[in-house]
Amino acid sequence: MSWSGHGRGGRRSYHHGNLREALISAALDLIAQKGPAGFTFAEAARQAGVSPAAPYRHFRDRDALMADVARRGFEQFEQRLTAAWDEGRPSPLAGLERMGKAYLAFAREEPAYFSAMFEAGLPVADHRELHETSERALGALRKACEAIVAAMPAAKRPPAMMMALHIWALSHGIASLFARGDAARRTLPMTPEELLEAATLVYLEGLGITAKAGGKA
Amino acid sequence: MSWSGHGRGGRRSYHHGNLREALISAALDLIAQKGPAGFTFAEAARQAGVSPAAPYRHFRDRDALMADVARRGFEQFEQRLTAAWDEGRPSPLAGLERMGKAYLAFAREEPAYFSAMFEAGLPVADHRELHETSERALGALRKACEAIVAAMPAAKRPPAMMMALHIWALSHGIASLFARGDAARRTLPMTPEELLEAATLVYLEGLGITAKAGGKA
DNA sequence: TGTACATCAGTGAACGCGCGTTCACTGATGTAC
DNA sequence: TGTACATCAGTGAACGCGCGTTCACTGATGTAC
Repeated sequence: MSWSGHGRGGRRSYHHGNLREALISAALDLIAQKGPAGFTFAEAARQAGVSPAAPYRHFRDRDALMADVARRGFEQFEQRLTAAWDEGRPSPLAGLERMGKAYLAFAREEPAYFSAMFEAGLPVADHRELHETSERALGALRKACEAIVAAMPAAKRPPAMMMALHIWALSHGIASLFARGDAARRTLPMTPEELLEAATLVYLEGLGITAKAGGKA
Repeated sequence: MSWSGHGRGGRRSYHHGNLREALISAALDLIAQKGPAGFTFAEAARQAGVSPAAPYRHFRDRDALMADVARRGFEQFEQRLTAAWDEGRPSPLAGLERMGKAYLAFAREEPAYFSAMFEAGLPVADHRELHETSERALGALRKACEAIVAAMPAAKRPPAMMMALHIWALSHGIASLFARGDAARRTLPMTPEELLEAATLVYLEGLGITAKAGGKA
């Protein structure tokens, strides 16, 4: 918490004290404004009020910063999904529906994270930490599907992993096409939330799960 | 067909004769290699063997070229989807399944078009022609859904438009996450085609359509 | 408690680069007569 | 069939710009004693 002297209105001292965070936050600003390609190291430095050489003390290069933004994005994403799931209370289906809404809300409210995570062209498989964090986000979804599947008669249970991938793809498709908070989103005769909820209900029906019965538990 | 003298091996003449097409094709190359942001006007000109000022005779600016690439992408996309549908022969469900495969194949085989269409951040709504072309691509999908819905008992018919949007989102999600022909795709314990087919079958089942009955027609 | 010193986190100037865009120009093409 | 001329589609040089990156440097911080 030592801000090292760059008080509210005053001139900050020689050391920024919080540059790493300031660069991340500048990157988020820039990505949100101009897309993942519109963020530059130089501009991020400028926005943090620091010389163009300073960022190199904290990140090897532009890609390293971008990867860190994506990693943080996946972390927040996982947290939001997990919070929405809320251990499947009062019912797994209610939890799943909240997760879907959380997915769309994330895409809408955090377009910069969303871009960095899914559209920056980062080779996720190459960054070990990034890959693990993103797997954890999917894990939250799989956990929910496992809970729903577990409530079904054993003979009729679909593979939870497959179900999680289906729900993920559906949510991601709707988020990408209709919910993203930038210029690329399309118009729609209903809200993305309604569209996703309807699709999910049909899908669950197809698995033999009716909303009313709460997973036939 | 007048190539105006830039024969196979020879030095081309003063006039390129086909520059517009050459620029488009260079753009596709560059986008496929480095993503939508990695394409520059200058580099496209260089690749076409032409001075950096020449492209301005054919496109107002970089964005105009990008928009034209996206428009052509949507056109090809629509053609592929329509061809895959093949008027719903031998059955609407078989046609729908082929369309799903065509969606994934397009994302895999034409990553440059796919990027330009969905990830370049182009304000689709602003380019009238681009918007119309993209609507036509969705139209192909809606037509298929209408045929499937029409084969159902009138009382049980879901809105075809909603169904088309669901299928679109599902296909798009799987294409974006798992099938795209670039570094961003993820690994998966099955092929994207299998994943999409399974999801579609569950979804259709949820609508009361069983594959065996061919839409209960 | 004070001091010497190592380390850290910045500076600022400089570099080479490729980009988008403009400009006056010119070679090639097509057409009217 | 030939010629004059308008139009088209290129050239190539130049511009200002911002980027990424490097370098020797220096002010601030933390720590051993």
